[in-house]
Amino acid sequence: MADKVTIADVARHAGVSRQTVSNVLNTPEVVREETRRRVLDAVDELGYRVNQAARQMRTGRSRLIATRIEPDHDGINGSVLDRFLHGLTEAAARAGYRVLLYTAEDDAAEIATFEDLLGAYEPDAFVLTGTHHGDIRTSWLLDRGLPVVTFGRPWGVPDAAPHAWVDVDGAAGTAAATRHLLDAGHRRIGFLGWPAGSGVGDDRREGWARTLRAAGVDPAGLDRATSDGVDDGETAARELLASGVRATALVCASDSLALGALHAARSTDTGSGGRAGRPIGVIGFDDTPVAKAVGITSLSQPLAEAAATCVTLLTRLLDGGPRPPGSSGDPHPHVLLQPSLVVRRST
Amino acid sequence: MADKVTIADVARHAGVSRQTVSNVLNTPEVVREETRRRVLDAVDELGYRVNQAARQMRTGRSRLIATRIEPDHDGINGSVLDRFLHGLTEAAARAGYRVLLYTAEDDAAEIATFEDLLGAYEPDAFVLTGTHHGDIRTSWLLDRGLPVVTFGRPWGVPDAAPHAWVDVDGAAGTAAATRHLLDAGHRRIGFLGWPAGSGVGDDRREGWARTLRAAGVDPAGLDRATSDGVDDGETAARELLASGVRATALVCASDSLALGALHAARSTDTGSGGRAGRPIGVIGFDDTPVAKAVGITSLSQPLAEAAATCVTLLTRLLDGGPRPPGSSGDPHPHVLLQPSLVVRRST
DNA sequence: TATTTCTTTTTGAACGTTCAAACCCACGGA
DNA sequence: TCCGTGGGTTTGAACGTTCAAAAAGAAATA
Repeated sequence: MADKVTIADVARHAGVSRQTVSNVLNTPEVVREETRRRVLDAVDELGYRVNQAARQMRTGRSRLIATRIEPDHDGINGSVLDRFLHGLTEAAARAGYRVLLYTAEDDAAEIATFEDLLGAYEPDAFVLTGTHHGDIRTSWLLDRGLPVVTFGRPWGVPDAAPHAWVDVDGAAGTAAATRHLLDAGHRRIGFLGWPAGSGVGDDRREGWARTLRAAGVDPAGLDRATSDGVDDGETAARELLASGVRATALVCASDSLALGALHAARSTDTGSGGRAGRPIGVIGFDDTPVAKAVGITSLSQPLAEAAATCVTLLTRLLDGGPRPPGSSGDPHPHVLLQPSLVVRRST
Repeated sequence: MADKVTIADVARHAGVSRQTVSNVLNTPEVVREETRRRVLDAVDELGYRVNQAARQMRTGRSRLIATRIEPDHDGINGSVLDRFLHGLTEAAARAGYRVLLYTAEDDAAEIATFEDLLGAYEPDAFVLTGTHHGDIRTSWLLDRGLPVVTFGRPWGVPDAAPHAWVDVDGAAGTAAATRHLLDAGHRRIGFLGWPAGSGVGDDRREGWARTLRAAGVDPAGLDRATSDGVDDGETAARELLASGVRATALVCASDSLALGALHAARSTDTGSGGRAGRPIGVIGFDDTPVAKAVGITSLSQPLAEAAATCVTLLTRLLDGGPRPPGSSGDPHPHVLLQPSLVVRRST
């Protein structure tokens, strides 16, 4: 409160100039050993801390990473991004950055927020989540030469990755889930997912279909698409189970759908359709608290690792100097992490 | 990217001085109508946005609110603070503030982070969550005259509230839960909570005990204390149900405990102890996605409203001018919100 | 007309930092 | 002795804003 120690105070205390103090802090190798120690002692003694605003004004770097916090729609899947956010905050802090939050209803509103933030707080970088086909947010940022890392692939973009990204291999996840069910003796394994067109959803469906085919099972007719939600999942699962394909297990694109599927499965198991002997296997995605509580086998995303990787890529971007808007050609790094299957009662 | 419009650009474009532009933005009433419009037009046309860093350097206000994001221990109760955080971000944005995140392992680490943040980013205010007895964080901030609002009462502080706070009336919540069970015909209603000493836990227990007494039931022996967690809850609930008190329903301090209680209740219902006819009623706290998924009746906290209220109190603090460290005497505002009971299958 | 008063606008300085360039000094070579 | 070199340090300026005070106009009063 009373203090507010500036670089000038430190300089005076150590008997050097402002700039020498600045050098000690930013480019220590340029300063003589003995001077450096003297300055560092003064820094400690006075409890000096660099003023970010002043530094930012001069350097243009804010050491702020902006990211969005979103409302969890059905409350089940929301926890995924919250855990990511926690990891991001920690990883950013380790790298000397802080996380600045914003909310936005849709892509257009988010871009408006970009403009706002860039004018006012000038975040050094953006971490975007929930990438999708035709995502206008990334291109908006990239056009302006702003550092971006997305948690989520650039879906639907032709060939080379246009920016740095981190993602979790959804197809590998559902493939592992399907294999797990095959190993348990299931053959007619269904898939409960979202309508085609969502990158994440298509990817997860693909992993299931591929694995089933490799096992000699034709996936045709074994999948259903619906919007995400417990009730939607239950309805779709019930319809699938009641159809002629006689599925004995379901791989789901989310824990919400899986919970719905489980409800449908229970009523089917004891009801008319299913063979009474064996319960219908259900596997979800995201390993949310709900899956854990209800005992649903699910795919766990390494969210802390994903967040840490985002920060690593970001610091690499930021240290590598700013890239002019048009200059593509340098390969944008990307990392694909593997989810892991957490086996519970539902399989 | 190319732009970076400054106040000088706007001034030139509108044919006035820097200061006039600044006045239009900050104290419009001091500027002549016609000039004001001219300046505002220039602002629009050039897409000017005030540079927060420069403003902060001059005024000392960052328009940043710092708050902590914490790891969700068992993943169930974590969602509560996440929803609060979302509300806080939205409310802050409406009031012209942004939320800056940090993490900290414990109170001491959090205070170290305060020092860090204050030196570097100079947040205008702090929103603290998870207040508890002997909370050193609030006093640290208050001693330095920093604006604080806590989401959570100042537990264990003698009389007048030493700072502004917002909280949800836990006792009223468990009282409502208990009444609900009494209305349904239960008499021997147990309580599953945390060890005495936690403000929140004691408060919730108190609401249950008070209501039970008012209905002429002695709560003695009907409650159990354990650490928060599904397994802990199950163990404690099983022990309580197996004891001589023959509880027919349980009010729980959290959804984690409630889930555990539900597991215990199910095995007891069909097992030896319970009367087979009627299932044991269970009520949780926080209305988490898990409670919804499993069908546990639970108490829902108005988190968005709590967050909005925090921001309201904060802006009042910040506009009311800075308070010198020692100056108590002005009443610190506080708001106690009511939770609402969401009735589900478990009762 | 000169003086005062009030409203509106402008000017200079300052916030705390870092960049760029200048400076100082010891040293080695001509 | 003089000059060049280079490591180490200092000086002046600048980032974009707002505060405080000065200045300029306009209106009212003497």
